Amino acid sequence: MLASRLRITNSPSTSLSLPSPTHAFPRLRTTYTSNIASPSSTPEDAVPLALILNSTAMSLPQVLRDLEVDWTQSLVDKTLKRLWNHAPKAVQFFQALTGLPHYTPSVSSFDHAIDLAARLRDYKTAWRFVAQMRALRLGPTPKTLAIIAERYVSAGKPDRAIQLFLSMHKHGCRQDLTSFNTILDILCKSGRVEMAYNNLFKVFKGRFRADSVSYNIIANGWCLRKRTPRALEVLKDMVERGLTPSSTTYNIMLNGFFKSGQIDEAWKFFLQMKKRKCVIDVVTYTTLVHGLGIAGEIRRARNVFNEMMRKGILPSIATYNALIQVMCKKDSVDNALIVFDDMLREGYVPNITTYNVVIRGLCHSGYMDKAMDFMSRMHQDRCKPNVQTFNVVIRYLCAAGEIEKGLHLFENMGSEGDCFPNLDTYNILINSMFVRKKANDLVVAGKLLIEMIERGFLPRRDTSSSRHPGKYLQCKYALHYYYREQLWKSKSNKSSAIELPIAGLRYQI
DNA sequence: GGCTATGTCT
Repeated sequence: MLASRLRITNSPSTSLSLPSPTHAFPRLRTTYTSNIASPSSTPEDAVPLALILNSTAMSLPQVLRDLEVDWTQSLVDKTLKRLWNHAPKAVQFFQALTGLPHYTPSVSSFDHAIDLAARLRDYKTAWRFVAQMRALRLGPTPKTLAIIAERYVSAGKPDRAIQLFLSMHKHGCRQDLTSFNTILDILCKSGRVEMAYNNLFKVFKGRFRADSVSYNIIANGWCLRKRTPRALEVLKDMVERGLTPSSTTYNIMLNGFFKSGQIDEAWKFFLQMKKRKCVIDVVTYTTLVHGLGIAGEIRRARNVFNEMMRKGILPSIATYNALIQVMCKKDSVDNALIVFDDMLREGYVPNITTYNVVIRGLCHSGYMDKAMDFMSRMHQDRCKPNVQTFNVVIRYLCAAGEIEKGLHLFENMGSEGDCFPNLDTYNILINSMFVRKKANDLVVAGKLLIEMIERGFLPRRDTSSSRHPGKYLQCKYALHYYYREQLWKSKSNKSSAIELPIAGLRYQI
């Protein structure tokens, strides 16, 4: 009884009716539902989620008032996290929640809500939350502002992020070395190391007393852009200023050489590290195993792994994951599975990354059934398939022409109520429908597109069209087919224009 | 999903 109450439809608002292959692949169905549907989350967490998803912006405040739920900080945070790929709904939920008479959000809930709104590029709402926070004297904290800055940067507005940093004091936050390092890191991680270096680091390194962390951030920024000579210059500069490079610094350089394809330099650098008695830690070894393996040097990667064991440095899960991944990519999935079993024998518990790597390897070798087995096996290790897991399997199913199986998995993603498709998922499915173009495929693509947009995944027009020239046109076609079908279905309805259920868009037929 | 730096996944 509970189970049926908890069942959440994939699309409450658009009533998506995808082809439902109920009897086409019983195997898939049993593996999937029997094992994955055992909820590890408590019913108390799941009930509100279903009600939230099925309510409208109008009805939500009343729904929340009627619910006799103690909205603790952790429950609110958890709910917002689970609605991560349902961002408009999550923001609606938080807004309705703040309207409840006896509820005061916590700092972390505000941060989550601000992150969600900013991710939707709804900066007005994000800043309104900040104002509420301030009125309650809860913030904004430096972390809150870092969240907004990061969203500005990923939306292509790094200047606004820098402005935000420079005007932190206006929001009641003090600028210090930590916030300086944070903004540098945000810019570097988005690939804007030039900006971080020229506009901030060079100008303010004296004022904030840049430390070895600041230098490491910039060096890593150059490494991410495959500019290892620049990274080395930063190291030189660092030493000249009397700062000692740490093992982190060396690990950053080592990884930079591998990322830039400079395998020989990486190896020489590692030998230098040994010669100069630098600390060689588990991160160093993991970097080597991964870097050598990706370069196709599987034997050397294994040797390094063995050397690590000999020296008494215990591999971490990340080390095993790196080895398993490179075995999958450059050796064989069967050998990767041997490593997986070794790992279990040593008493390690695989994490979600381990499973995603193994499942990807199995899919890549065409062992789809075995991949499904691993997907259900995850529960033994208190892991649940996440959106990445689903995306990998759906991608390979679609590539193999098994689009119905892909759609079936897609429909079942939310069966536990907390794994929702993201932009990648929709792109995979919509693209494969456009490749196949079977009757009805474009209609389904159109429905998916609308659902995608309603869930807050709106690729920016300029980025999507410049990177994939056909993309925008494709979207228009998909919508066209969808609405043509709608029109045909409702012939009695004489209107020739249909309002799209998306703010600000109107589609004429 | 976290928040000041490095390794595994997307």
